[in-house]
Amino acid sequence: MSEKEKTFYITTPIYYVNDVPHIGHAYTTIAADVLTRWHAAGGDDARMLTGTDEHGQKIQQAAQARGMTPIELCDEVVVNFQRLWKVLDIKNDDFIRTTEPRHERVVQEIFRKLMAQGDIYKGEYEGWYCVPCETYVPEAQMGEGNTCPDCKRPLTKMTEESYFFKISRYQQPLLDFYESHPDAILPRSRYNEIVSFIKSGLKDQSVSRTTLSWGVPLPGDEKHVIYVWFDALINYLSALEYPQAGAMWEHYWPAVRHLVGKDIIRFHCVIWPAMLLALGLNPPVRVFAHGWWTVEGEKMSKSKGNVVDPFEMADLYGADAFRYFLLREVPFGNDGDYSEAALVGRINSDLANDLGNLLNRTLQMIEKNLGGKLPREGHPEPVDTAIKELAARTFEEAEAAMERFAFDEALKALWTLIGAANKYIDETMPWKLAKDPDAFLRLGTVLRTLWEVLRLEAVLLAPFMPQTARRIWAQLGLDVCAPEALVDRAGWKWMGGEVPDATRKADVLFPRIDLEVWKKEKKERDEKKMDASALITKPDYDYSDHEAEVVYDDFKKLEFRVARVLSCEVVPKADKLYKIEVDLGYERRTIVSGIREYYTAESMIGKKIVVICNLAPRKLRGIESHGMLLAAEAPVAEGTPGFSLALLTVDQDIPLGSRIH
RNA sequence: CGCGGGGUGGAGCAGUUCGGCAGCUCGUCGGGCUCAUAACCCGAAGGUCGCAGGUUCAAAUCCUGCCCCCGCAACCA
Repeated sequence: MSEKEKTFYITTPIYYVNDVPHIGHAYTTIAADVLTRWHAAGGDDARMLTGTDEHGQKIQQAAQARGMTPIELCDEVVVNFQRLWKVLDIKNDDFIRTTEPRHERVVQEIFRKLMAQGDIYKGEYEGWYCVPCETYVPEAQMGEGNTCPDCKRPLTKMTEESYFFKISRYQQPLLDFYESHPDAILPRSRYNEIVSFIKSGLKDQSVSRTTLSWGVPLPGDEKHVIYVWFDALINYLSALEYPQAGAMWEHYWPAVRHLVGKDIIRFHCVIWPAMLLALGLNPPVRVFAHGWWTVEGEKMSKSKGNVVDPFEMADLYGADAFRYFLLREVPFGNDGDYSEAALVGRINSDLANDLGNLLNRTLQMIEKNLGGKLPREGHPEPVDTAIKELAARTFEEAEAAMERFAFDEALKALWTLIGAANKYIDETMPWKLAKDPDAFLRLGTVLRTLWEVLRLEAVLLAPFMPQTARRIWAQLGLDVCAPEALVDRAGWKWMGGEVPDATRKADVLFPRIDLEVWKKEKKERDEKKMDASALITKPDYDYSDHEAEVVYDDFKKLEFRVARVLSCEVVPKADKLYKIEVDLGYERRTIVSGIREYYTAESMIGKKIVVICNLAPRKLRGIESHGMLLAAEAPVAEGTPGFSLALLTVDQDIPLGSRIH
């Protein structure tokens, strides 16, 4: 192995600072932590970085809404992440915030360099702009008739001065790189996805904005700020003090392992490597894209109210159990489903029954039969040799699995050994040996063998479950030994190293969770959450979306009238649309409306409703909609699907076409 | 023909890159053991691997067509 291969710079993405930390953040970060601890314990040079992304329009707006400066808001919310990493036992070596001077400085330096060498040029950005939202909308996201997907208002085509990154120049170099480094992107399917994306052609990317101010100022042109993705990706280098001579980056680059969610691989596998090539640096040796979690079979979303709170999980079940579950349940790279019931199942069967009970029964036998004194190994019999060999294989298998980021397989290997040890007890029957005075030496051998297995388990488990490993260690009596023995996997030997005189008192590692009790408590928790979310204003619903004051003359321009629904039919190839014929008394109209999830077609027919009839016609899914129905919309209280909707009607019989003032 | 993920014993999943006896966990049933957290160990039942066709000595795996589910996108004047 070369020097470089023993060096690991392991990163998570920097998280958007205003997000509430959820299971996805926890997942990536736990994986990075385990990987880092694993390599560090194996004697490798491993460094872990995480942090927060703090620039951009949303922060600016959120801060404004709360009457704060953006940095005040960032300072307040960044703590949510920092606290979580503490709770989850994350041992990151650094935590970078994109608002720190050490980062902003590097962003500007890189920008200047790329500008000087012609990789960034000044050009014209032409795009569709939503003035109220102050944002450009990519054509792919535009609504029908060039409208804003958020506020539905018409977009204006705008041209503004912008700086561009000449990524087109790196199309071929990127393809060459990936051809010669097929392991640079894992899993394989993501590699294929990226390669075919690059082959389809890369367009130069705009890297500056003039429409917002909360960002890194563009050097030499203060009207602009550097666009967030350019800013954000650079954190991986700025945290290594790039480009200072003799700084960490020279050592750790490109020995980097970027762990990312599958949604952001294009940034990490196309734009970022291109930027690095432009800087004369090698692309990352590996980007691993992991999958996403659903929750109880459903997509996680705020409006469903099913967002898993990692703080709560760690509090209820312990950080170690949570860490174990996330990495054991699903192969890294696949999508998975999170359910508390599955977590409890893992705790009971894997942690309590298999591991905890093995430790417990072993220690109690050592204590009862040998007074806690740790015996020496006697003449090994075939059963002993077999488990010793399995232990050696477990070590190798776990190592190989971790090399491939296959956390689940590494853990499976550890549990195979645990199962074998439980079986070994059954086969050797130490409780019988204990009754036979002639078998005293044999008993010692058996118990010592078990003790060794547990010691190995603690060593290999430590990166995954640091607290648990330490507790096992203490019970085995090893806490009296040199502290480095706790983590030094490199120096681990069967029957080797420092050995304590005696074990400690056996203590239950993971108490079994009584399912009946658990179900009851879970139900109570859920009910409490529902109550809370019913009381508190729904987080998704913005009651502050007040419009500017208008004069009566403006209001007068809108023509509302009473109409009757004559017919209502489903618009093909659309999920939400109805094609509705209405009778206004003086004429008939076709209106297309997105209310299918709230009203059945039959229930619509005959309804007396309110229509704006002088709204400019618009085509929706090819059908001309001539007007709009009025309806009230609000979030559903119970946390089940997003919104509820109610059509406006008139409360007395009144002729069709009556004007509404 | 918008993009992507998926359909494998009762449940949840691995295996598909590179074809070679269909595997794991939980659950069920039967047995063993009594050191241990009613835990542990052994055995059994249970699968046309979504459907149809093709290639092959051999297909869950490769090819073609189709069906269904889930995200995203689109759509909500």
